Parts: sequence; C-alpha cells; structure tokens
Amino acid sequence: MVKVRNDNFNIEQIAKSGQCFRLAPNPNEAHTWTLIAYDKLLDIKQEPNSNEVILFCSQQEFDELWKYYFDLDTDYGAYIECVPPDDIYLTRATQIGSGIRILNQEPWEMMVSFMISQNNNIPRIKHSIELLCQAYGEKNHTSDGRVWFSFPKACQLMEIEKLQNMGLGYRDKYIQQLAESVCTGKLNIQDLKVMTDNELRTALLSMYGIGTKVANCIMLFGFHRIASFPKDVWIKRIIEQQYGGHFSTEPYKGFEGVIQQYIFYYAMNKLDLKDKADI
DNA sequence: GACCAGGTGTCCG
DNA sequence: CGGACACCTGGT
Repeated sequence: MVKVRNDNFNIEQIAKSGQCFRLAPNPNEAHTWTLIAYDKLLDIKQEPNSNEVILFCSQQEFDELWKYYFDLDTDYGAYIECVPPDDIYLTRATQIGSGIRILNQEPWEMMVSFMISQNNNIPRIKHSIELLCQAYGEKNHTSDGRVWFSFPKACQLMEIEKLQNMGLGYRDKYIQQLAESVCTGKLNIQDLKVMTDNELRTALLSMYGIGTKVANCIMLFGFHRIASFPKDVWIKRIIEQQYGGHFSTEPYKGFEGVIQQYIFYYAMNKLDLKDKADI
C-alpha cells in the first residue's frame, strides 16, 4: 500500500475527465476505485475532498509503474497558475478540476479506444471496450476473488468476425485494419513513440478511421503529447459560447492539452449546475 | 417509430 | 481546400 499526497491528484476527476475508460468506482466500497491498465489491476482509495490517495500496490510496483502512469513527477499546479485571472471560465474550470492529470496510458489501447470513441458516447465506448476485453483479453483473478480482463493484444483483434457483437458498429473495420497493421509489424508503435508531434500526427492521420480529433486524442492520451489540443463538440461549444468563437492557446504553449482537459471536465460534467442542485 | 448525438470517409464542387 | 451526407448504435 502506497500513500500519495498531492493537491492536484483526484481520482474521481481523472475518471470523469474522458481520457480513460477502465477506471471505475468500486460498487461494493465507498470512495474506492478500480483501475485496469498495463495488464494489472489497481485498487485505489480517496476520501472526498482529500488530497491523499491510497494505492493498493507494493512500493516497487508504484515506483516502476503507477508513479509514471499518474504522471506524479509533474507539477500540475504550475499549469493552473498560467491561467490569467481575467479568464473567468478557465479559472473556474481549473478550480473545479484541480485534481486532473494527464495519464501515461498504453498507446495501443488508446488507439483502439479513441477509434471507438468517434461519433460515440462514453457509456457506449466503455461498454464496447469491456466486451472486447471479456472476449479477447486475458482472464485474471484478484486475491479476493474478483475476475478481471486485460486489454486484448493487437493479434487478437485482427479478424473482422471477432469484432462483431461488440457494439462497435461501422468502426469494426477501422479496428480490424489497425490491429492487423500492428500485429504484422507493418505499424511499429515503438517507432511512433520517438516521432516529433507533427510526424506522429501525420502518421496517425494516414491510418484508416483516424481523423483530426481522434489523432489528437491518441497523441494526448496515448503518447502523452500534452501540446495536443483535441477539439470535440464539447470544446467547440465552449469556445463558441464562452470565448466568442476564438480561444487563444498562446498562454499555454507546450501544454495546451492539459488546459483542454480542464475545459472538457468542467463542460462535460456541468458542475456548476450540479452545485446549485445540491443546495 | 422517428429522431438525435457524435467523428470520419467519401464524394462533389 | 469546404460542404453535404452516410455510417451504427443506444438513447429519447
């Protein structure tokens, strides 16, 4: 068990920030979460409004993986401080979502996940991913008897018939082709990792089923290119409604994607309305 | 049952 | 280049 204290680390906010799909509240125990990533399951506990996060893993596993996964060497407070006080909307958004971080997730999983995300909504995306994992991931058991499945490897997803009945709709052929490229070695993810942002974007855009938005999401969430700024309908709506159609990323050079997350989380979870409803 | 959200491919100008 | 439209599915 490892305890982490950090004022910019909130599991619930991260789970609701739209960047990950396999981090879910544990239905049996309050304030606990279960994460599946890198072929591992991690239980997490965080009391509401606490800056302490408890990770149920060994110190070694934390040092080798989860510290990196949660990007714990980066100071997110420094990003938030770059928001000009006269930007009321973003100031509020960073207050509401101050515990958001950009995770270091697996590129392959993110490529598939964000292909599924196109023209789709989050519950459906999660559902499709779970179906894929249950059908083609590796089955595992926790010490207390829970069953869980790892994310499938590329070679498991390269036959189109295996992608039926996963709720993927027309996206099945995109995933089939991606899986085939990765499995056969035609596409080497290690090569993508060392590319510049522009090279990586071009490479992603050349793939069947990946357009501008998905490419930017894969860059930000799968390759940790935090200068990437995906514009989905939510972001476009906010730019339209709050910024008169033009949002300058000038104050956020090099970490535009972090700012995007604050906007997305704030907009998507409609938190001010919820606050009012609670009163 | 009609209609809608959501991002990309495709076709057309 | 930009605009129009089809594509699947699950939700109203």
